[in-house]
Amino acid sequence: MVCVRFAPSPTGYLHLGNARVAIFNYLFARHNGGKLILRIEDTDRERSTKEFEESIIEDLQWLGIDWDEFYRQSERFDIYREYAERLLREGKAYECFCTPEDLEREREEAEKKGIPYRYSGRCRDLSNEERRRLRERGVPYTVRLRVPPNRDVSFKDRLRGFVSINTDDFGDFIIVRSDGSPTYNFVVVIDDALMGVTHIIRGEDHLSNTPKQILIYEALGFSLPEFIHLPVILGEDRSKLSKRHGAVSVRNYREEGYVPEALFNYLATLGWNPSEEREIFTKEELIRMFNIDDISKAPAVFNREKLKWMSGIYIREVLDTDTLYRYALPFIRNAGFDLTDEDYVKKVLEKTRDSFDTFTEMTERLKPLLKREIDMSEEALNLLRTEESRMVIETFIEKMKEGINSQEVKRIAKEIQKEKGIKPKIIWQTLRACITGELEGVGVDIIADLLPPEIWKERLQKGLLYVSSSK
RNA sequence: GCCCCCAUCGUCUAGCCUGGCCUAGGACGCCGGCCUUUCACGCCGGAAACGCGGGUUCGAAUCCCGCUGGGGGUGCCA
Repeated sequence: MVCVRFAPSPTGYLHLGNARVAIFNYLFARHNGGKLILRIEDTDRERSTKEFEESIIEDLQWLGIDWDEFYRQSERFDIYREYAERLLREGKAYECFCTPEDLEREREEAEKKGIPYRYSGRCRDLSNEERRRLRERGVPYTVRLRVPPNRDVSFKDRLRGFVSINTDDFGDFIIVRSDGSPTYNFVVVIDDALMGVTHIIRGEDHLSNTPKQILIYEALGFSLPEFIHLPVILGEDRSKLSKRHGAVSVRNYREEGYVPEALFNYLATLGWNPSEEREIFTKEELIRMFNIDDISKAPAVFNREKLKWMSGIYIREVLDTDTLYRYALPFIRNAGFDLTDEDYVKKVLEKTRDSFDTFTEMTERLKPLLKREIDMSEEALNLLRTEESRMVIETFIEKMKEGINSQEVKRIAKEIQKEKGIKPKIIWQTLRACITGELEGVGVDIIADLLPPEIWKERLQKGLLYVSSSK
C-alpha cells in the first residue's frame, strides 16, 4: 500500500512551496488509495514553536487537506537515541569532539584555498581509549556517520532518473548534536522506515540530502523507498520564493481572502497539468487525474495575478451561495458592517459576486450595500455640487414611489432624460455618487434591487444636503 | 568555487517518451474592439516562445553531443 508523508518543520507559517508539496503528497496518496502521514519535524528545539505547529495544521485543513496519521518528532527522541547508540556500537558512527569553532576554522581554511569543504575526519580514528577519556572529561561531542570515502551513491529519482553523488562531496556528517538531539537527515530516515513510507515526495532542495540518507538506510539495514523530488517554486526574480518576495505563506492568502479551493487548484496545477485545456478542477477531479510522472522538472515561477484570477473564478462561477456566504462572513464581520441579515447578505453576494476576486476586495466593493452610513469620496462630492445633479436628485425623489428596483431606476432615469434633457451618463453617475459615495462600483440598477428603499431615500435626501450646502 | 538538477510566449503550461498531423495549442497578464450609466464581469480579436551551435534523419520543438543560461545544495536548519 502506498504511504506518503508531509513533514513540515514548525519554524514559520506554512510556506506556499511546502503547501504545494503537501498537495502533491495528498493527491498521490488519495489517487492511489494510500495513506498520508503528517509529521511535525521539530527536532530543532531552538526554532520550532507550538504556535507555528498549530498554524500549519490549521492552514492545511483550510486548504482541504486531511491526513491519516500524525506524529511529532520531539516525542520520538528515545527511538532515535536507540538507533544512534546502535550505530555507535557497531562502529558505523563515531563521537566527534571537535567544537563548532574548530569546524568553523576548517571551513574558512577550505574557503581560502578554494577547495570544497568537508569534515577533516580528525575524530574519526580516535582510539576507544581516547574517546572514553574525552567523554569522561565531559567534553561535548556530536555523533557522525562513518561515510565511505569516494563512493558514488546513486539512486533513482522518479522524475529525474538516476542521480549520482560522490560521498567526498559531503564526508562524515553529524547525526546527533552535542546537546543530544538528532539531526534531520538521521531522524527522517528512521521515521520514514518505521512508519512504512513507500514514496518520499519532497522539494528538490532535499535532493542533495538523499545520498546521506541512503547511507543511513544502509547502515540501519532498512529498505529504500522511492524518491520523488519536486522542483521548487520561484519568485518573480527567479530565485527561491522567500519572504522578501512578499506574501509567501498560506496564511497571507487566507487573511487576504483568497478562496482556499482556488489556492489548492492553483498550487496543484503549478508545474503539473492533466494535459487538458481546462484549468479549473475540483479536488476530486484532481485526485482522479493526478499523475506524479507528469510533474514538470523545471522550477515554476509563482504568479500572484493568476492565483487572484483563479480565486475570482471560484467566487463568481464555482462556489455555491452557502459556501460563498460562509467564506465571506468572517470578512464581513471584520469590516464592521451593520446590514448583515443573512438572507440579505446572501442576496447581495449572489448579485455582486461578479465584481471581486478576493474577500478583502469584496468588503471594499460592498460597503455601500452593507454599511448604513457611507463615506463620500472627493470625486463624488464634486459631481454632486453641480446644478444638473441637484435637478437629477430632486426629480428622482419626486418620481420615486414606495419601492425601488432596477426597472424603476431605469424608468425614472429615462423620464428625467426626456423631461430635463440631461445626459444619461450624468444621471447615472449622480445616482451612483449619491447612493454609494463613489464613482465606480457595483451597478446602480443592481443596488436598486438590493438596497432597501428607505436607505435609498435617506441617501438621496442626504445627497441634496451636499448640493445645497455647496451653494 | 565545487556538487547536483533543469531549459517551449513576460509567467504557468500542451506537444517531446512513441520524430512528419506544429504556419507550436490553451491560460494569466498586456493591447484593441463589443456589451454597458462607470469600474468590473462576459464576449470577440491581437502582439508574444521551441536559448545557441553542432550532429542523426528525407524530415527535429521532439533523438544525441557541446555551449550558454537558470535553479537547488554546499550547517551541530529542515
